[in-house]
Amino acid sequence: MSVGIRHDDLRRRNRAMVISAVRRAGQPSRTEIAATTGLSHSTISAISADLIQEDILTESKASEPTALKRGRPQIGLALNPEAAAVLTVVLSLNFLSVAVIDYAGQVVAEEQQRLDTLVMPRDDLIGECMAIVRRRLRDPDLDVGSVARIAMGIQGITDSHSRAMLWSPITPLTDIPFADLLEREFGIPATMENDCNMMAVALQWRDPERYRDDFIAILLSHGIGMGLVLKGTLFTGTHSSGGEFGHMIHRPGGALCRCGRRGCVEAYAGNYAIWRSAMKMSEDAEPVDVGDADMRALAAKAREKDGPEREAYRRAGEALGFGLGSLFALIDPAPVAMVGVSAAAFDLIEPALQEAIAQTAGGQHSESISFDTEPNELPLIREGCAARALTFVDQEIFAPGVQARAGAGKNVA
Amino acid sequence: MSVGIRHDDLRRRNRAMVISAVRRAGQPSRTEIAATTGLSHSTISAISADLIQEDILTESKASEPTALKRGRPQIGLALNPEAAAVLTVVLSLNFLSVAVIDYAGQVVAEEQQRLDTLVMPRDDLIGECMAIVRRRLRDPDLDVGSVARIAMGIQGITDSHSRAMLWSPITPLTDIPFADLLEREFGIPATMENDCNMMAVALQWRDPERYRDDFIAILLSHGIGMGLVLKGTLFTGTHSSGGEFGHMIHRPGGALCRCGRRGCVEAYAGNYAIWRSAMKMSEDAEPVDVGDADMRALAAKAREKDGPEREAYRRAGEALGFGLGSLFALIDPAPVAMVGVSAAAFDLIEPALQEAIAQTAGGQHSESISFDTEPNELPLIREGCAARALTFVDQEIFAPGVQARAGAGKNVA
DNA sequence: GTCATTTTTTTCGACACCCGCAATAAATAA
DNA sequence: TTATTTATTGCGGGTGTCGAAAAAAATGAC
Repeated sequence: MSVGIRHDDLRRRNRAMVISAVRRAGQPSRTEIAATTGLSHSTISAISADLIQEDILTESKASEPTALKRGRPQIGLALNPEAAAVLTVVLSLNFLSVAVIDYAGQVVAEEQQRLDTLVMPRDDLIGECMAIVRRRLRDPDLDVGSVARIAMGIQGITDSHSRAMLWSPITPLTDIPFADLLEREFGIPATMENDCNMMAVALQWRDPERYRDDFIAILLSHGIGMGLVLKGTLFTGTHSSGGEFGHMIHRPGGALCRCGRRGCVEAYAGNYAIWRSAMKMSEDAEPVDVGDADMRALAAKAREKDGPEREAYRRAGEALGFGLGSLFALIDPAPVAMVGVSAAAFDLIEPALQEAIAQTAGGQHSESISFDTEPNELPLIREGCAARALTFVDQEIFAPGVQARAGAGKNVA
Repeated sequence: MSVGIRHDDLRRRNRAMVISAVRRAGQPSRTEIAATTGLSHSTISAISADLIQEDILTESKASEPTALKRGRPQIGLALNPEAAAVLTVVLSLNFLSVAVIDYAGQVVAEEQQRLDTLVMPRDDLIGECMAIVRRRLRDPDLDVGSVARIAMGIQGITDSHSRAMLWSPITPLTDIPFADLLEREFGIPATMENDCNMMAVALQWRDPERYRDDFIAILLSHGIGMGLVLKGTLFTGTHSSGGEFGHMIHRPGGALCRCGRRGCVEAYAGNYAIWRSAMKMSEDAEPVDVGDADMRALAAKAREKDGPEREAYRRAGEALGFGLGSLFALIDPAPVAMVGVSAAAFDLIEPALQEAIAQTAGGQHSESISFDTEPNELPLIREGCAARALTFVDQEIFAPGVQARAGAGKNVA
């Protein structure tokens, strides 16, 4: 509210808007862009001429056979894949993966690697991350100069400025400033993103119709995480990545959570909690990591016959339902995407979850609630990182403010 | 994201910004405005010349003795009180109040009235509201043409577009479209605002230093309500006024709440809940309305000696603490203002509240949490309504978009 | 008391941006 | 081949902001 609009900001913003219109719509014509943005044809024409001249956009002449209409055919505008590239790094439990993505959003190279994140010393963990990025950047097929942004995603809590990992379940290490480390090492601007936030960004990117203004992505895995989009924008906390849905209190003084506190939603619905309950262990038992295969076996057993396994999923559903109910009391109901290995067992979870929600204020607008499931979180996290990085390039590099272009990217001016 | 910036929007926005700078700063000089907005002196000069010419701003020459500096003295700019007026209506339990406020924010007239909201039929309730507004508008001292906006505040749930009361604890009636009724009756644009949201707006208006980006206003009264400001803007739900903190679940299946569900925070911390607990009534007992005087007596007794009264406040504090803890897990800790009659008993509530928060994820950044108390909610609600209405006039009437000025307000054009 | 200095505000010329309208381009239908 | 339709571009005009210089209004020094 406190800063005015300068004359030169105008072009910057409208440039950014044309780019974003092209990214969203695929191959829109100038006329379509003019219609969606409300700007005049002349303006769109001028801006797109600039962008084509700068090799950011290309004209994709012969696209579809739209020949059904009379009149001059529309010329589709597309993102030039070679305008820039971004690199994504996803670090999860015992697994590290990297991908290089062109400006049009296509994966052009990738590499994956297993590693023992839980026991690696600090320098080794950082070293492996740097090494895999370095290998990809040295790829002779890749023009290194075009890599304009690195986005790293990690399971755990990051700071609110997307610079550092503060805490993670995949390693006992804390406070690793990955973004700064990557920037210093490779001279490319980088960010450190939270896994659940990237899941939410990816859902919006994949299906902007379904996931538009308000929705929730919940990770059901070792821990319980959440990415929250409100009014079309990702919600992040003021101190940290925010949205620690898993640590809302389900039962004051209740079951022991991995975070050391008691009664969190996660202490009933995290993998370890379901396992603990199914094995009839005490609610005070120390949380242990349970493999995905074990969880799938557990779900199979729960489906087979009634017993402690089924009861464990029931209790998880109850905790999630009351948690969602409280959340919905605050932000109003919204579609929910359940992601992660326990999302594959959502059939076991859902009945108790629905029953619990119905007992809360969130149950009022239950027609606004829908559940999607997606068992595999890693592709979503990577897509989210790619979306983040590309959006940054769109806005900050190809539509920069007064301060001259940062100099990254081969096709820039 | 989808709409472009036109060339004429520029002036509109910068006009709005100059007005808002003057409203915030009191009597800033053109130079100060240029500094805070980042626009050039020439631009500020041109815009303020327009605004003065249109009688929206005035030059307040001889203000303070700033004669300590050399050079041409600054000329303060001030809002012209006669540029417009707004009217606020606050409807609360058994009480209706109206105020007329000039463009500079000063109350120029007010009227208050007792009425039995709990038992009034629909037509009577609406009729009394219309009548009191009509009386104020007929005041010969008031230029009716200058009343540019009506903002009505009510205890209860309103719709997300600020048009109607959906539900309220002060009346069994539901779904009264007050905003539309007022507009139709008086031909003045109107809104229907939620009480707790207005409390939050008022806090920001009163002390923008302390209540700036993120903070929470909680009403501790018959019910428990919340107004939430995130990243500097009021948070509202997608369906309703949002932020039903009082109906987050504290204990699944627990005490009976006024909303008919069980275990809500309000069922432990609302006036009726504290009363019920202090009187050793069952948690299933029907909620009853307790007068403010009775609540003050109860608090006095609790301060006097340990007993069921003190225990009741302790349990209220526990519920509020766990609720805040869950809230803070989602949005990160922020300053809290406790408002309402039970805020005067916050000394009895706070120990258990702090203890509970410490057991939650919200306890991590406890240094970010602070508590203010304000026992009287009505003045805050009125101020919030006034702020809302004046901001509307600033932005929509005195800095309108392409569509010509709406014609309200005598000094326009 | 006059003049230099300092600070604020206004004025003026230049430039950039967007818009509307007319012109041009490229297709189909007659 | 020509008329029609639709998309895109070119041009002139209007408006908004900026920077620099001028004007205004005070204080301080001699």
